[in-house]
Amino acid sequence: MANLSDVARKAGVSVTTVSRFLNGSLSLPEARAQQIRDAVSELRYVPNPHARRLSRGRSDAIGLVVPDIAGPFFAKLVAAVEEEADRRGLGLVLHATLNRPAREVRYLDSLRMRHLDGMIFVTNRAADAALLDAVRSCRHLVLLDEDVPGADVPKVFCDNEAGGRMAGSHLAAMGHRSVLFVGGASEMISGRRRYRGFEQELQRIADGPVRIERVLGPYTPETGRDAARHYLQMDPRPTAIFASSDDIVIGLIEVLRDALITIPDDVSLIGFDDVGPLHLFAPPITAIRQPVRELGGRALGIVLDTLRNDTGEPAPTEELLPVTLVERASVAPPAGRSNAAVNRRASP
Amino acid sequence: MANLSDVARKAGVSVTTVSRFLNGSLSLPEARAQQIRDAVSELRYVPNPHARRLSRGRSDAIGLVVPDIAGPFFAKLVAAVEEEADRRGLGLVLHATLNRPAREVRYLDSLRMRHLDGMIFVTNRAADAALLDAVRSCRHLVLLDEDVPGADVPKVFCDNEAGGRMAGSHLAAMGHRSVLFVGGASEMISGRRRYRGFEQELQRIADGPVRIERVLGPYTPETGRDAARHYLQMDPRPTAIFASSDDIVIGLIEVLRDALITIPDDVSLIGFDDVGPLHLFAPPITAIRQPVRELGGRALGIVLDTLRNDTGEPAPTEELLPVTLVERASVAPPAGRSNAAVNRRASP
DNA sequence: GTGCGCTTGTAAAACGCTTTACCGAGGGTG
DNA sequence: CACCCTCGGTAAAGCGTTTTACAAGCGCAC
Repeated sequence: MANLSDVARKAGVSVTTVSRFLNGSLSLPEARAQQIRDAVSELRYVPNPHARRLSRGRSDAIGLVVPDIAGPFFAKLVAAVEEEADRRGLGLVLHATLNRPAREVRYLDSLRMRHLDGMIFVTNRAADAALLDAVRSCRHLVLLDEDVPGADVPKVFCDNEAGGRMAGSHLAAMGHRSVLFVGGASEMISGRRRYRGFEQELQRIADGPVRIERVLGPYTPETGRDAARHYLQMDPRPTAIFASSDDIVIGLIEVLRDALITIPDDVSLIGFDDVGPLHLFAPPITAIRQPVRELGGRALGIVLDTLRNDTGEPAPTEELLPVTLVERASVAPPAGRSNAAVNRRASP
Repeated sequence: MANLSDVARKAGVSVTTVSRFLNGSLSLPEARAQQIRDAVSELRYVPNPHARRLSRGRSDAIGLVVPDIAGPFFAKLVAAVEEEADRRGLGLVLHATLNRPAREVRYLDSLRMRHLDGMIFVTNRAADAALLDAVRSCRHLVLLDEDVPGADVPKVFCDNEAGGRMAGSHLAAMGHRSVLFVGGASEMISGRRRYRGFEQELQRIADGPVRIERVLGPYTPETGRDAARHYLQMDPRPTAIFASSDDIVIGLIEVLRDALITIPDDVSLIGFDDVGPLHLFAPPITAIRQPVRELGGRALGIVLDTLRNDTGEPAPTEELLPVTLVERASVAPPAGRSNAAVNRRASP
C-alpha cells in the first residue's frame, strides 16, 4: 500500500509538497501538479486515515449514542443522523446504552478523550448527578430529544408542549372530559412538557370540569400494559387515553384488545411519535408526529457548528422543532354522547 | 492531556516498560507495577486511540453496512451487531447504502483501505460485476442475509429454504391449493430459496394439482401494494398469500383493507421476517420468524475469527441459521371449504 | 546593488503509541 | 568455571501524516 513518500519520490518532489498540494494548502504550476496527480493515481495512493487522524488530532467521525436501536423511533433517528453524516463525509460511530448509566458515562468519556470529534447524545431516563457531570465536562456535545437538566450544552427537542396541546385540544374538541394520560416519568422533560400542554389545552377548551388521571413510567410497551390494566379497574372509566409514545400505544392495545375493549367505541386513543406502522393497526391510530428526520439533521448541524466555530463558546441554545397531529380513526366522541358539533371520522 | 512518556517519567521507568506493562506483554514485580498504576491514575492517563491505531495498524472497529436503517428488520440487525461489538470492546461504524451501488462499493473500499478491521455487509439488490469485484478484493468481510453469488467470502444467512418449506407446509395443511407468492426478485438468493422451499413443500403435502402465481419485486411495501392489486384482478383469486417480508405484508394489508378484503376469511396471509409488531395488526399475522439477533451475533463472530486466524485462509463457509413458524390468526382454511382435518384457530 | 516580498519548495519536528532488538544481572547446570 | 537461560528493563525505530520553520530564486522598487 503506497504512502506519501512513495508518491513524493515518484513525482520527484518532497512529501511536504505532496501533502500540502493534496490538502489544497499549496497551489502549484500545472506541470508539477500533474506530476503529482499522475503519481497518486498510478500508485493508487489513498491517505492512511489513522496517520492523518493522529497528525491532525481529529477523527472526522462523530458519535451517536441512543438508549436503544431496535425500536422504530430511534431506528429512524439513527437513519436520519447517518444520512446527514454521510452527506458531510463524516463517519458515524454508534452506541446503544440500553439505559444503563454506566454506559452513558463511558461513551461520554470516549468523547472527552477525543476519540471522536463530537457527539449526539440521547438519553431516556431521569438524569443523575454522574450523568450531569459527564455531560458538563464534554465539548462538542449536543443533547437530543430528552434533556439533562442543568447541562449547559446545545439541545434539540421536538416541541413537546405543543404536541401535548394538540392532543388535548383534539380530545377536548371531540367532547372528552375524562382522560387517562400515560406518559414518561415526570422528571423527564418530554413527559412533563407533554403533560403540561395537554392539561392546559384540555382545560381551556373544555371550559368546565375535567378529570385527568395519570399513569407514569418509561416509554415502553410495559408501561402501556400497566396503564391498560389500571384503566380496566377505573370506575368510571375515562373516555379517552393519551399515550405519549408509540411503544406505550402498543402495550395498551395489547391488553385492551384482550379485554375486548374496542377503540374508539369504548375508548378513544391518541398516541405520540408516529414512527411505527400505526396506520395499519386496528383501528389506525391517531397520533402526534415527531419530526424525526429534522431532529437528527439539526442535531448534527449543531455539532458541526460547534466544531467549526470553536471560539467564543456561543450561548447553548435549546431548539424546538414543530410536531404535527395526524388524524386517523382512533379518536371519536365519547360513547353515548353523540356530539353533533364534531365531524366524526368513519372507522373501518 | 497526559501521554505515555508523562506516565513513564512519573513512574521512573521507560515508556517501553509502561506500554508493555499496560498491554499485558510484560509482567512486573508488584512494587513497580503499583508505581505505574499510581502514575496512570494520578495523571488520568488514557491512551490516545489514534496513535494506537496508527502504530498497531488496526482500529478495533468494524463496519456494518446495511441498505437502510429505519426499517424494523435492519434496525434489529444493527442493534444485535452493536450489542455484540460493544461486548467485545469494538467500535461499530455504521453505513447505509440506500441500495445505491456506488455507495456499496465506496464502503467496501473503505474496508480495503484499512480504515476498518473488518466489515459486515448486507445488500438488498441483485449483485452486479462491480459489486462482486469489490467484495472479492476484500479481506475480513462477511456477507449477511443476502448473497453476492460468486464471492468467496464467509456468508451467514437464515435458512430461507426451510422458511419457505414451513410456509408451504402450513398453507398446504390448511387446505390451500391456489396461492400467491410475493417475494424478492429471483436473482436474489433469499427470494429464490424461499420460493423453492415453498413450492416444494406445497406440492409435496398437497399431493395433487396446485397453482402458484408469483409477483416479484424488492422487499418493500410498494411490492406488497402491487401484489395486492394483482391479487384483486385475478379470477379465480388464490386462497392464500405468502408475503416474503414484513414490508410486503404492510403494503398488502393496506390495499387489501381498502378493497374490503378481510383476512383470513377472504384470503389467508403468511409473512416472513416477523420483526415488526405483526401481532398487533388486524388480524395478528402468522409469519416465519428470522433469528435476527443470532444472525448479527454470528456474523460478527465470524469477522473476528478471520481477524484472529489470519493465516491459512479457512474455507469460506456458508452458515444457515434456523427460522421458526409463528402461528397467529391470519391463516385459515380456504373459504367455503371447511376442512375438518384442520384445527382452525379463532381469529379475534 | 540592496532590501523586500512572493513563489516554490524543502527539512525536520511533531503526533503518541507499539515493538524489535538488545543488555545486564542473577541463577541454575554441566 | 564456562555456559545458557530467564527476568526486568531500555533505546530506538517505526507507523504515515501534517505543519512549522526556513530557504533559494527571482522580479522589482528604491
